[in-house]
Amino acid sequence: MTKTASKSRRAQPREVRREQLIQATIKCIARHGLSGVTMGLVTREAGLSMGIANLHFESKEKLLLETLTLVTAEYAAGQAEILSNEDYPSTAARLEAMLEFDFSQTVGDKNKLAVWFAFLGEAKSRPTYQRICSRQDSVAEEKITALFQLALDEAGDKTADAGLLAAGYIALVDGLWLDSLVDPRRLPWKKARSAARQFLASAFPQHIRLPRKGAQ
Amino acid sequence: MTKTASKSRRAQPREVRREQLIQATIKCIARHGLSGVTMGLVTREAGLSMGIANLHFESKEKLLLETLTLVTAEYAAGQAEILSNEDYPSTAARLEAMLEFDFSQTVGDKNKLAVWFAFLGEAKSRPTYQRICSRQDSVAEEKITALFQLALDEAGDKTADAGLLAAGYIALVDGLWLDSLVDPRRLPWKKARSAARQFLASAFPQHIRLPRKGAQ
DNA sequence: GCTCTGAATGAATAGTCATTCAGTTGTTGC
DNA sequence: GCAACAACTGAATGACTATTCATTCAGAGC
Repeated sequence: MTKTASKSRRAQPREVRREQLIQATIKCIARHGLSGVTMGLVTREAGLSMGIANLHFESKEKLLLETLTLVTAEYAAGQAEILSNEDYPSTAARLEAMLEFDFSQTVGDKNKLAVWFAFLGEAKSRPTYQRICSRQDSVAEEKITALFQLALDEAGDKTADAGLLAAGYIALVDGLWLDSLVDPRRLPWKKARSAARQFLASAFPQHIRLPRKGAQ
Repeated sequence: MTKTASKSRRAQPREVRREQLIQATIKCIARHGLSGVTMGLVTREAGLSMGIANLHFESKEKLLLETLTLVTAEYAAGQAEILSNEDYPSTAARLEAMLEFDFSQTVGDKNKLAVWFAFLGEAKSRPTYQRICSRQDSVAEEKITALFQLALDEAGDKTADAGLLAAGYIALVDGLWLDSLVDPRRLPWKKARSAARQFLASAFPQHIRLPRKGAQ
């Protein structure tokens, strides 16, 4: 369990220890839930001593907040990369890229998703979590809306509402992640991806192909 | 805060007290989060004394489990009612009914949704929660799949996959609830309903009408 | 080799909270 | 009215855990 215990006593620069502790926190939240993490568990997982977390972060609360911030920032960065990049050859290609990203190996990291949803579950009662969690911030939603609007225009679709489709897509992705995390047997990761693709295919039939029928 | 404190000392049958405590628990989870509920908060909210919860439920854990069970059972009952009822005049009517139900006033109760997601956030690390939370159990998913398949057949659609659409719809609803709960300003309840309708309209254009464009 | 610095340790502290139970109060049957 | 009973109370208990801080110790500079 306790990793790299060998060098643990060796002094390390602040950033190394902080990273080490945040990674341990992610694992602990995934394993024991948000209400189950204790400083003892985290520091043991990191192979360090009790007091260390309060030395590098002021308190448990701050350690948790920085952990959440790291997880959300990673996703936001990857998403922004795609939504801001002007170099895609077509609208279809950008839609594909977004889909691939949302169901990529990196984003699908069970531990990080578990952290994300653990905080979301508490978000309603904790304004601080709520603020950090609102990754579906205006900017991303607006950009997805713009992308969808472009696709609708290209297809000559004048009836569908890009804003609603964007809100739906964002929620769909959240929901698929959640369902897949809670019960991977009922909803395997690949099936989640196919379901998202099916959604895009229904809304943008000229841009996105249907997944093969019966593909799991 | 403390309700009906007047009669609190009056002895009440077991079931009355249990219901009273579960309702108090729902409020407390919504207000303080799952990791923030204490027996003290719950019993004070119910206007009763500390020990009462351990008298009627054996432990805090059991009180929480029964609270979760109640919330999920309510939803499951309402959903089963619609999915099993044979009396709808058309497939479209049944689709409409499902949609209306999923975004009805009762289901949209903020407190109960908060309870639902609070437990879901911990579900990954607690098999017991996981089992109870899996309301998207095989039965419901199968029935929705059958309903969707019927709609596809009626429309002569041979390309879309009813199973994927069902998984998508279930996830979409979860996601919309969650997003609306976390930030109701960004996603008001009505917009969530419209987004779900937009999803169904894309998948079943012959059965479901689009929401009015720009409807919030 | 010797000293100094500050990262790291972990036992001790202080606080919180679930659970218990001896006692209190209302209710029921006679 | 009076037991006998059951529901209820809340101070006390014990378990757990975040945080502190006196002490230890690795490595840098001389």
